[in-house]
Amino acid sequence: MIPRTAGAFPVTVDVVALTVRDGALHVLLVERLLDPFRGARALPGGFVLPGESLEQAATRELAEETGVTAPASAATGEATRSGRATAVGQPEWHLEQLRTYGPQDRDPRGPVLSVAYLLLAPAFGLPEAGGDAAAAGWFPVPARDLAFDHDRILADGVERARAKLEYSPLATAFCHEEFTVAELRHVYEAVWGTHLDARNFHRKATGTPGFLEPTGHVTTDGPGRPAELYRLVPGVSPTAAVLHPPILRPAERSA
Amino acid sequence: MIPRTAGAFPVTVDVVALTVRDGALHVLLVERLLDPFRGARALPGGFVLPGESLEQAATRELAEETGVTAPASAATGEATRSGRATAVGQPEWHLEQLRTYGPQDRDPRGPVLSVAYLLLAPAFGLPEAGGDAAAAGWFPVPARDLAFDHDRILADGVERARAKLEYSPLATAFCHEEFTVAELRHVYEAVWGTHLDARNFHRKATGTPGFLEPTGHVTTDGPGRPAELYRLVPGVSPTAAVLHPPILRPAERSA
DNA sequence: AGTGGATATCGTCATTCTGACGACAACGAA
DNA sequence: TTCGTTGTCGTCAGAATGACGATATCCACT
Repeated sequence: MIPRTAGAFPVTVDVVALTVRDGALHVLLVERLLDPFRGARALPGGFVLPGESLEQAATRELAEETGVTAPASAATGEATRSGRATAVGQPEWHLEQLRTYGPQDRDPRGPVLSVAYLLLAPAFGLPEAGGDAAAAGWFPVPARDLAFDHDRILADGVERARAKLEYSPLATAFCHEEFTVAELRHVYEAVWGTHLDARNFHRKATGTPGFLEPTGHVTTDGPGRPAELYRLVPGVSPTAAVLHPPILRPAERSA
Repeated sequence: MIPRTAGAFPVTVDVVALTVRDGALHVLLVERLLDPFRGARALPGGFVLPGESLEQAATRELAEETGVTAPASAATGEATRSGRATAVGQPEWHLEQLRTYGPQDRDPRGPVLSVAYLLLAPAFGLPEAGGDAAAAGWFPVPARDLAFDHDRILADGVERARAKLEYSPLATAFCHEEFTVAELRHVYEAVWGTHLDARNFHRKATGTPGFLEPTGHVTTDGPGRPAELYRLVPGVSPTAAVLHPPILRPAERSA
């Protein structure tokens, strides 16, 4: 019933996993153990297996190559096959499809379709290297000279994240469930590479309806006055919901 | 070199072609001539052939199923194989990838990957039905009971278009090269389903830097005072560029 | 020619939002 | 107690917004 002239293509998933560490945006990269591009750094990813969904393949490859396993709430369908322990302090993440890169001229082995995913997570430590997790690590963005067309995929992922911070609550995906306004501001500053006025940001973030909700808790450690803890308003999707008015990147005001 | 466990999937492209006709948003649909879903309406689309890029497949399927051919400037790579004449008065369009729909549970024939594209164009007449162009036509959005998961793909495409109008010059993709401020406003009103104040919209549209550029021409037909003609500032991509501040949907102000 | 309808464009004004920045609050360290 | 640090609230001028009046310039009709 499917026409014989139709092509059948190998399909890979590649994951652009971003986090904010030490005030800067980082991406999760692995060192390739096999040709092509052996020894080069690349986005974690691999071939979709028969019967899998794209999201299942993305989480499976992430687990196999980096040891990072999905939190229970984000796991879709079957349990991951990796028996590795969950990464330290990694309670939740946000996974969304980025875009698909055409079958031609991107893999020396022939036509391969790649569906890229964007994963945003709070900073967490990686499991000890070894086993499947060969030389996985966080690298500052921008990273260069990645395998395949991963330079472009990474750039697309970073640009998606930058744009979405403006008009969605996606920045909270980089924070743990409870966070301070300053932590949220550091996310914006790291992703955009700009400086934001702490007082105006506080007013804007706490004043935007449908964004932040105080938990009643306060921080206890660190210097200075303790900060109130907030969470994303329950029921609000980090992707779909829209911030009105948006939080605009300051640099673009002069464009 | 590609692992034997990797699956190979048939890949289709589906095109959500939107335009504004008679003040309302319309989508280009075809009637399926073959099973599955024979007789049902569906988005134009079909299988990617070996050697094709995704965009090539999208424009080819569009030409085969609806007779609509790409303008010269938008044609990517090889010429379309359809010898059909170009659609009446259809000078340019905007084509961008929407998203990819996973291989499972969306085609009764088995796992099929579908890469959806979003096409925005000024209103234009369709070629006479016949040949490949079987019962292609414009239908008001929302359309219901489409084949496969095309209801969802259409909804995703419409939502993408609605969101992008706010912070990008994408609305100009629904207009011809030269257009009036009122025509541009009608696009926003049709896509968003809202009413916009003509005077405030004029001030906002003409006052936003990097958006509109007067051509010096004026309209000559129709009742009322002739309107000045504008074009999108040359060099500005309808997708990538960002409007600051954005043009926000009025209904959401109360959210 | 004159009038009226229709559409385009400009102007006004109160309200809200934004960016810059001062002031104070609440902690730990010296 | 004093000081440095960080968080939170206020103030104020300028910009942006929404509502809407006023004027410009066409066509159709008398």
